[in-house]
Amino acid sequence: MNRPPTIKDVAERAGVHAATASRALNPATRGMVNARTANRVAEAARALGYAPNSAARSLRTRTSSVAGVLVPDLRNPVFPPIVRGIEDGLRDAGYMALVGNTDGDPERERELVTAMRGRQIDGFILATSSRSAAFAADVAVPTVLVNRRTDNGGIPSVTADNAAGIHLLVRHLAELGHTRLGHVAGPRELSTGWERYRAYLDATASAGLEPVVEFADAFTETAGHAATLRLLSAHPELTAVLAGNDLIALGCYSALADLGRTVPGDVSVTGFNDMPFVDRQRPSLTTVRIPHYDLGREAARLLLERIAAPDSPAKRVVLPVELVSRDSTAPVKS
Amino acid sequence: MNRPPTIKDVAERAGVHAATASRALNPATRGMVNARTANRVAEAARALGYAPNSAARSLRTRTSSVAGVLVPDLRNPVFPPIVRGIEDGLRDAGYMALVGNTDGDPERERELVTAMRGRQIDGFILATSSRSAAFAADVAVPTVLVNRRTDNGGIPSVTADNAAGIHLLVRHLAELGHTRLGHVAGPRELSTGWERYRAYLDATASAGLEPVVEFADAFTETAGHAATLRLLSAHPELTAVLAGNDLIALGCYSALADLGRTVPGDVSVTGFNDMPFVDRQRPSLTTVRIPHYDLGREAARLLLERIAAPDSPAKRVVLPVELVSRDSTAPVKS
DNA sequence: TTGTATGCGTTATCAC
DNA sequence: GTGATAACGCATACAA
Repeated sequence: MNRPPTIKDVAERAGVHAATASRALNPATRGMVNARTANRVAEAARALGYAPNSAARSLRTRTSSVAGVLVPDLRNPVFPPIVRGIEDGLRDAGYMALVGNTDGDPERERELVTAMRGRQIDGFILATSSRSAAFAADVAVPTVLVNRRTDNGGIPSVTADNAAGIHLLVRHLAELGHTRLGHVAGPRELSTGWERYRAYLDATASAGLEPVVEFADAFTETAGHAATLRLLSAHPELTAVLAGNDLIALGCYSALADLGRTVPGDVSVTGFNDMPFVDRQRPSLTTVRIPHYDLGREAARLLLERIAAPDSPAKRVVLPVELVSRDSTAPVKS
Repeated sequence: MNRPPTIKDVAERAGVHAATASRALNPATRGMVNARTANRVAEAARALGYAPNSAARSLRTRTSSVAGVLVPDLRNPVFPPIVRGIEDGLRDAGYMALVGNTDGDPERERELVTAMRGRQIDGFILATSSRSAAFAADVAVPTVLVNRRTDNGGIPSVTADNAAGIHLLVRHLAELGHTRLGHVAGPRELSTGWERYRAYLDATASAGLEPVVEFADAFTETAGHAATLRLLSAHPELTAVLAGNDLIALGCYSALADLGRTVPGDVSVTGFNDMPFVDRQRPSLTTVRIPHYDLGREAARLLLERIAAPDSPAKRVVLPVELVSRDSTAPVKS
């Protein structure tokens, strides 16, 4: 229970000065020191179970090898694989992740950003709303957006190809004979909601179909339920509904059940994300698979790149998606 | 993009010495300083957007207000709500969470523990296997176990009442007329697996039933599938299967389907955890609900307590559980 | 009540 | 190639 060994202890044991021990232990400066003494130092460090005090190092070097990761809520099944990917990606470079939940509340978000900055983090990975992102960019800490992006593209981002996904879904439904497709869109304020909405307008336009849209207040089942009821009371003729994401799609399921319409008998439903267990819903959900884990890993890579070269141009990585056809879509009733 | 303000800047602006500013800003020492100067300092700090440099503070005080949180894999749906609860619980006290995934690999776990210790964390919350816990306890950093515990009770822990849950399930099945109950247990090495297994033996014994057990290699659907096949090939007479957790129960579903047995028509199945979306499986799963979020919050509370008083006796908190009866259990066929 | 002095452990800069 | 020294920003024991 006595104090952990310091570099001074290591140096003493190896019969060198602390500065030399520091150089010997740091891979980047190892070259400056005689190979034999370097070995002696390494040996001493191992014998003592020496681990550098990161607070001291951090104070001196102004880096911490810690990244701040902000998500709205870890309980949203989209985020765990992303965060896991981030963690794995960071770890390879000796970085760790400080994780915070914002509940989408800008106030809370700002608090967290401030608190994390105070903790000398080297960068941010944000999976939160776009307004906050702008704020974080403000703070001059390397920042990467994951699964979200800002309109102007000033901040590096990693997203799934939302537009391609929507086009795949529209084509899929068109091939099943549907011509009256509604869209229960996610919130306009979130880039995912917005991009999918825009893509829906595009895709229906180029297919010569009439767009019919209702916005959900949030990417939740409850909001999806409410929006679907609004959509179908105004447009009972719809035979297919594209939901803004899987949770909204589950809301569609229950809303349609309330209305006495069957899925996919009366109405086909599609989701977005292919989150865990939607393959086991009743009916199993036709959706677009986005590579959550890879999104996270790529975001980590981008952040590390950014930390290494803060003034490099902001990359925007878009990862491919894939249509997953299941039981919630069927040919239109004649 | 210039350097963030230091306490010296604040002091200068307030026309006092840095030491006074430090005292004024620290709630614990605020009493030592004149209220008016304290206000002046606070004002200056606000104006400058001052945030204390945690590396410096940490170096000086040997505390970091950061806790290490280790889980096997965040993608396992049990953990996100726990981690969220931890985060919320820590935040109230100004703490943040450094999150790491171990994949249940003791090697990786040790690496993470070492790395986090090097980062001056103030404590650990472990949701990982028990052997590692013993190791972590070794390192003389305050540690709390969540959803796991060690046999000897030397480490504070927060768990759900596994025994009570199993008894509820056995009684439920007995009331439905089942007398041939099998158990697909989780790994013996994990306290959850072990405790539920022991409770199953207890509960069947006191009901005068014959225990029939098969161990799954892991708390996964795949392992549950395999173990269920073994169990039923040895004991085709079973009319009910208690799975070690929900994922294993999903493995039971698919294994029973492979064997041409229906759920709950031929065999009733129960899970444990009530993880998200098992209410929407086909059939919806009868299971035991454990308070994941509260488990995390309570663990955070316990850790903070422990940090404040490291030599206090190790509490073991057991949270109540609740039977959730759904469609995967039905009266036994006559 | 406030100011002065010192040290936490590390690394960068200088001198040898 | 190595040693001496200073500085990172903060908090505290001591002096005033």
